[in-house]
Amino acid sequence: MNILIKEFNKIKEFYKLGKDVQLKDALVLLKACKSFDYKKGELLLKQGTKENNIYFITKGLVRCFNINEKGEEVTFQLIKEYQLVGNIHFILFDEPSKFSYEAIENLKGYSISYNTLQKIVSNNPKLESNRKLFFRKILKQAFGRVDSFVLLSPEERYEKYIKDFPGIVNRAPDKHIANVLGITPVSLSRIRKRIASKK
Amino acid sequence: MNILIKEFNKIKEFYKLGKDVQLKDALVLLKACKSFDYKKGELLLKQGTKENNIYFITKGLVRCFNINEKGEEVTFQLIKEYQLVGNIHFILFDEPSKFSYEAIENLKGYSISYNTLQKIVSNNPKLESNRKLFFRKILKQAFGRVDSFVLLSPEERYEKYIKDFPGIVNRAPDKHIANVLGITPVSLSRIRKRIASKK
DNA sequence: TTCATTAATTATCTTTTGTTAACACCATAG
DNA sequence: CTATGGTGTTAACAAAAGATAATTAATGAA
Repeated sequence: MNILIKEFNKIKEFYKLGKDVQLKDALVLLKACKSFDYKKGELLLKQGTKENNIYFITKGLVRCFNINEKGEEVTFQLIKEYQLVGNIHFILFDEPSKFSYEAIENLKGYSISYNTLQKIVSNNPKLESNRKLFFRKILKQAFGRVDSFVLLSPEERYEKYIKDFPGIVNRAPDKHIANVLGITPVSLSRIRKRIASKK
Repeated sequence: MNILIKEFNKIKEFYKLGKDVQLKDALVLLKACKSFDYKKGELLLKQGTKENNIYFITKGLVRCFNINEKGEEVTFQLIKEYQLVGNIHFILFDEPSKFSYEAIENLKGYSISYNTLQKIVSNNPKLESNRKLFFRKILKQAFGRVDSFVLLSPEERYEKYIKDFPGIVNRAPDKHIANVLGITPVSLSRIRKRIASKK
């Protein structure tokens, strides 16, 4: 129980939830979740499926990647603690997932099916009214990323990334980081060198 | 009135609104709007402000751009008929706008203040429940764009753009298109030439 | 129509990136 | 301990992109 309160406060902070969302509202939700454990290397969601589990990560790192026509894996995003993993293409657009989600560290967290989540949230006005805060968070991230592609060079984009997501760079292989930034691993290595030589 | 019905059907189609949204619901909203007219070159919203008008474009083209520290204008997006122009940074994130919005063709459409919109929508369950469809549309576009930066080369990105937004390329100056694609106008010109020589 | 502006293309040169491959480093299994 | 596979760095070359400037094309105002 104490653990749940701790998690709840972090969630509230991360998603900037309104003050009117109380622990008791959140508990309804948390009680419907089951805790999960994934080992490094395991898949949470698979590209092409319409799975609808939502995973809330409390420990570990998840890699979201796409396998393209050439069979190459391209990492789209890295997801860390207190963020949600969900089949966004299915949930939002009713399409099969464009991505697979893989644990690249041992994972802990809570999961719930989207259907159950839906029911609980729509029966609880306070949760319902805070639903949009989650959407905002996702939208803001997506906008910020487009921004960084349009307005910044790869080098600036890398520097913004390590600022916006401190620590991630040390937890994930460079080839994944490179994908996220839209460049090759070799290029990332050179950018690193260039930045280092400037200081 | 006939015009309103026509507009309504296009909106419904564009945003994939549910069948349960009837004209009478939409009319409540449309009646609260006033029609507007902007001449080419005029600004709808200005960077740095917290203006909260929403503009629904029925004719014309809008350029969304950022003025960076060097004083350069960088076009972020081009917005055409049946799309909304709004101060997304203010409305979603309560921040001053990062962008200005300029008519690059003579414009026609309907506008409403976000506050009024809010009131009407939250008093009408059918409108309320369709609000998320608008968000989905925006989210889908943002995701698709990040996709195209991570997964595609500039050349492929250009080809995707002319496929996803047919006609726009012929209505906006190349320098704006280039910005949207995250490349320079010179580079766009070369990409064009390269593509042409392949056929 | 003409003139003045603005935009698009082309050319040149520099910088950066992509590609491929070699090499070094590290972890881990045997 | 060595062997193996995966990962990061470096090198060498080709391809593409950025920057700048000159030329050509298009646009709009007088």
